[in-house]
Amino acid sequence: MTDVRPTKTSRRTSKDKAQLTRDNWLDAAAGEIAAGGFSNLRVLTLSKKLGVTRGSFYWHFKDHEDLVVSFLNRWRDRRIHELQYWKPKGGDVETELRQILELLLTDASRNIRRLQVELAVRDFARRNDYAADLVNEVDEARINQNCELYERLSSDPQRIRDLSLLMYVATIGSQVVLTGKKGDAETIRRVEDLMARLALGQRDDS
Amino acid sequence: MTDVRPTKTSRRTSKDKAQLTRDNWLDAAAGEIAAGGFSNLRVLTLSKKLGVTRGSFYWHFKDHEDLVVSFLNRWRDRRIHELQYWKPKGGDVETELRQILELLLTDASRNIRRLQVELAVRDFARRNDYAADLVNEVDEARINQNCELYERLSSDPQRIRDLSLLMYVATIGSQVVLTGKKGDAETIRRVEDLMARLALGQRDDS
DNA sequence: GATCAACAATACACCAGTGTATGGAGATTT
DNA sequence: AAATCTCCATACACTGGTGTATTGTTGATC
Repeated sequence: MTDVRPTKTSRRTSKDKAQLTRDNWLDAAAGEIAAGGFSNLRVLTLSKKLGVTRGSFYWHFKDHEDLVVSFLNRWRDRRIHELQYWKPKGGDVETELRQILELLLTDASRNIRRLQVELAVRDFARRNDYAADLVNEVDEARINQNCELYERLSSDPQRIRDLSLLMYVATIGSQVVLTGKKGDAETIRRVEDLMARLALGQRDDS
Repeated sequence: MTDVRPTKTSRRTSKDKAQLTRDNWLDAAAGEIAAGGFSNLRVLTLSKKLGVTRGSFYWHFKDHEDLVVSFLNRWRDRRIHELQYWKPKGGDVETELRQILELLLTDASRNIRRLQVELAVRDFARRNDYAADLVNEVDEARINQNCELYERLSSDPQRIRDLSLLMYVATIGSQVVLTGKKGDAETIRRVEDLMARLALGQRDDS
């Protein structure tokens, strides 16, 4: 499961005929996964897109599974790492809530490739235990992170956690259902607003 | 896209050596799709599981695509049809709301295979236009259906639709995130309760 | 400048899957 | 009972994919 090969910085030849690194392969893999899921991740097609033969791949990776596991590990690490940017900058509860929801919904829907990858990983996790563990890990970290915010909306620990969980699954559901549809941007904004209102307990003032 | 072949009732030979029907193949396909998604739907493995050779398959279906399209059509028809059972039986708003949420969350999480298929279809829809159209159709129908209920919680048509949409994406998100995890049953129940409270505008009374 | 290590090409064996053409057995019809 | 229809088996050609073994090629290093 761990990377055994030495991770030297990428070496480049004279005429900028780039030598591929492990990360280059993983980046290309992300494209394939975003486009067609993990079942679309082929060593052959990946090599073609990178303009090399499979000989290169099997130098960088032991086999197909090694590629998959390495990709999943990198994905997990990045998702955990980026959580530090989720910390609200301060302000009243409503501002912070709207900030975090904007991050989870509007911003996420703009980064289509990232979102496609996440949904692909989530789908793959339904039939791969290792992926399922990583997804759980990421979900847990995100939900815990947001609990900090919802502590200001309730005093019951259970209620805080449930609220954070509900908000989280609602954002995931929005991404699954709405992304890629016509008029999704405006719709997502309205859903985002409604979520904030309901969480804050604001009544229908229409 | 439409079924051209005659749909006779399944004929059985003397020794109960069952002759397969188109629906038998589609049922088996559902198993494969639930287990591994549409990319796991192979004519060969399907034939083996049914105890026949591929000769049978290619009599019932034109090709692999015919199987996929037929499956998707049947799925759509069934999802649209079952909507008639979503109509609440009457009662006050809270009762009806909790009934529909129980149907969408608790009941759905019990029917694992059905849920796996739905998630697989949804995933497949991200890279198949025809599937995407059907999923949209089903989503729209479900959301519209529930609008009847949320009309009793608001007078603004836009707000009604947004509320129905939000509740829907929250249930889908719950299914995506929670299904198959340990302790999911109790968690789903709590999320269900919280959703109802927020929709009804009940404050945190803990 | 010879050697070595990093990276890639080539060639091979192998397997799983699709689709098609044709044959065949059992039931059904005439 | 002969012809026909329905359903399945068999055999074939073909494609695309994996993994391995071997050989080149190019920079870096001594």
